[in-house]
Amino acid sequence: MTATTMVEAPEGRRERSKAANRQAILEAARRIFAQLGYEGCTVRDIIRGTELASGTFYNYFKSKEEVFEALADDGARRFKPILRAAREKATCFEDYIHTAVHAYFTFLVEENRSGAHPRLDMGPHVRSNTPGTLAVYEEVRDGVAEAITRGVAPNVDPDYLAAACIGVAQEIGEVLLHQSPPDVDGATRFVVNFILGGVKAAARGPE
Amino acid sequence: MTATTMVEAPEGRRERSKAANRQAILEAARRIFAQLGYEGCTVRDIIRGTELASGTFYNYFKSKEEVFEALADDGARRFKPILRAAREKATCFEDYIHTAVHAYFTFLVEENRSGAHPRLDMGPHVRSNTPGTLAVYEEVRDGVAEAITRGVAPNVDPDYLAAACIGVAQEIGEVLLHQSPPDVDGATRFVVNFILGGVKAAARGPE
DNA sequence: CGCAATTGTGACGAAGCGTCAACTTTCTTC
DNA sequence: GAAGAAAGTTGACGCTTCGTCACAATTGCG
Repeated sequence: MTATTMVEAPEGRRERSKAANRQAILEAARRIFAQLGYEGCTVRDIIRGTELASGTFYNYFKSKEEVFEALADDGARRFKPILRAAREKATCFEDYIHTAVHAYFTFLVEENRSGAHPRLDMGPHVRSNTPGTLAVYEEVRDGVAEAITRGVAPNVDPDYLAAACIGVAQEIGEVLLHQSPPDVDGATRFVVNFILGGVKAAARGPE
Repeated sequence: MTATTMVEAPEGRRERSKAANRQAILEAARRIFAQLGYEGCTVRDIIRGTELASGTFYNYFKSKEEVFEALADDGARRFKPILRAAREKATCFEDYIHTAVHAYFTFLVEENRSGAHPRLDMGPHVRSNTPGTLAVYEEVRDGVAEAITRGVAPNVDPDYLAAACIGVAQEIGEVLLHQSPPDVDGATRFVVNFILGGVKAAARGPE
């Protein structure tokens, strides 16, 4: 009996239930944030979206803020390897940027198409700098830095370049999410051309 | 007597005190947000930073959220005319972008150098879409749209272009604020070249 | 001055927060 | 598999903050 149970679940009941509870809270939070907005909901609202008791919330998160960060971190952690893969299999800088941008927009649309996008922009919009988020930032910087080192990208400040790429992608990403249906390919084309033209011009200086 | 008082203050006592109270709350809020972070402070903390009573807060703002929005809106309202002026006196597209970007960075640094930058990035970062904020967005879009109409800028989607410009400027602006001292001119040079190269490439398409 | 209108005040009930002692479940050991 | 230890869950409790409201104070007006 022990053998069979061990086969279908390598961890003990505790580990599984812990993971399940955490996940339940995160899912409820995602739902409630969408419904009531980040500001508009309480920790109790979130926990009511699960089967758990109010006290249990605090076994997993310190606050509503921390749940939000966990959600952001979660997304970032899932996205980073995608970005890394794009870097590793890219044949040239143009290819890298294209793959990365397309992957980002696809990811973005995928993440935000859960149950319509109810109040994605109600209330103050919240962003957070979690380890996962920062890791994505670093991955982008490392990506462009590597391209520069290899000589496939013009020699510009990697921090500025990474920031510029992220800024363009994020802002166009916002526009993209307001389209229905979102034109991922069109946005990708624009952003890729913009970035590639931008980086060359940044290296050349004013004409 | 009435004449003299009217000279130095066109409005009655009420109007003046109302404006003063509102301003006092906004200033206190700016200070407290910087000290404790947006999440970390309460409406009471803000009102304690003034001479007013707790109830008075609600004569001016519905919530902490609304105060934050008022601050953002305030900044946007002050910045928009600067942007408009840049558009009107610009002789060409390059000039327009340069003036606008430089003005933005100058404004940004100016606004954020109050009492060091204490916890600008602690807690979830908050952004809001107020009328003033949206007006700035529109001003940028109108600016680039006008340039396109006049034929001094390549023909690209003005919404995408505006978003791209704003994204780059905002993200590089963040980097800029972490520098000490902030290299406004260097950042401006990078962003202007990046944008100008980007917009041309976006119009041309991939080479 | 005296009345009306507006604004300021702080105490109050409601609501949300985070904690904790008691309880349940899971793991370990023999 | 029983018994004890360890880990996790629960919801009620005390405390903080919220937003309101009756009342006080100030201002505008004739």
